[in-house]
Amino acid sequence: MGDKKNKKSGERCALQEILGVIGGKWSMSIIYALFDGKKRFSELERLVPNINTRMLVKELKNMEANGIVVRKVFATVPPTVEYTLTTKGKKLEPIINELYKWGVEYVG
Amino acid sequence: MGDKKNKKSGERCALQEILGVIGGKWSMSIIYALFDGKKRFSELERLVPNINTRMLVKELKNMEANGIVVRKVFATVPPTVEYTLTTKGKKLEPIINELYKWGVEYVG
DNA sequence: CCGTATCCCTCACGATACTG
DNA sequence: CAGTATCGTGAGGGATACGG
Repeated sequence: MGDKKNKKSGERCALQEILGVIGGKWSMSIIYALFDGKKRFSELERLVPNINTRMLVKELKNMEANGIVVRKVFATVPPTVEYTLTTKGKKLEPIINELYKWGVEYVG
Repeated sequence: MGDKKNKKSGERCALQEILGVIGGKWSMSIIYALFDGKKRFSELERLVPNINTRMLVKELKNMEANGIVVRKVFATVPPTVEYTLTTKGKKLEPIINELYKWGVEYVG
């Protein structure tokens, strides 16, 4: 695996690529939780109810690979890891907030 | 399930519900295609590259059930069906456009 | 604490022949 | 033209024991 920017006979449109980045089941919830600042791994596990370890790790790695979050490790005992949004990630804030408002008004 | 407490990050359910409505692989692309007016079924099949009949039908039904699109049938031979966005659906336009711009800037 | 490593399984999606 | 019916696949996701 690695870069899959291959365009086959059919071109994937931008919207679908975006979903590949933030369309995961938990991505937006994680990003949302990071809007008010850095969070430790265990904090995210609490802040995003019902998520499990494997998925949290997976989504965070995906987001890190896509430049949405930054992972900072502190060589403490026990280990400390902090996640923060990048500039790129922060730019999603108004969008996700609007989406959220839309959902509150129409879905829930 | 009936968790109505509005804690700081306890709103995560809403985001997941929203994804249930417009988080499908093709939903946003279809909505996007409908931004510039009504489209017939076959038009959508052409406008949304690589989608297949089953998925287009499925997403459209889902969206109709969620009040995002309206389906109008004309008793012609051969049949004519037009899909349009509802007010609720149109309100997604700025959001999806912003998301699209975000993606163009950062993903593609 | 912060993850990794497994196992398992559902269901979302794909392809396509067929129909009113 | 606008769908329906059917079969098949794998990737996405859940649970949890284990390791540094």
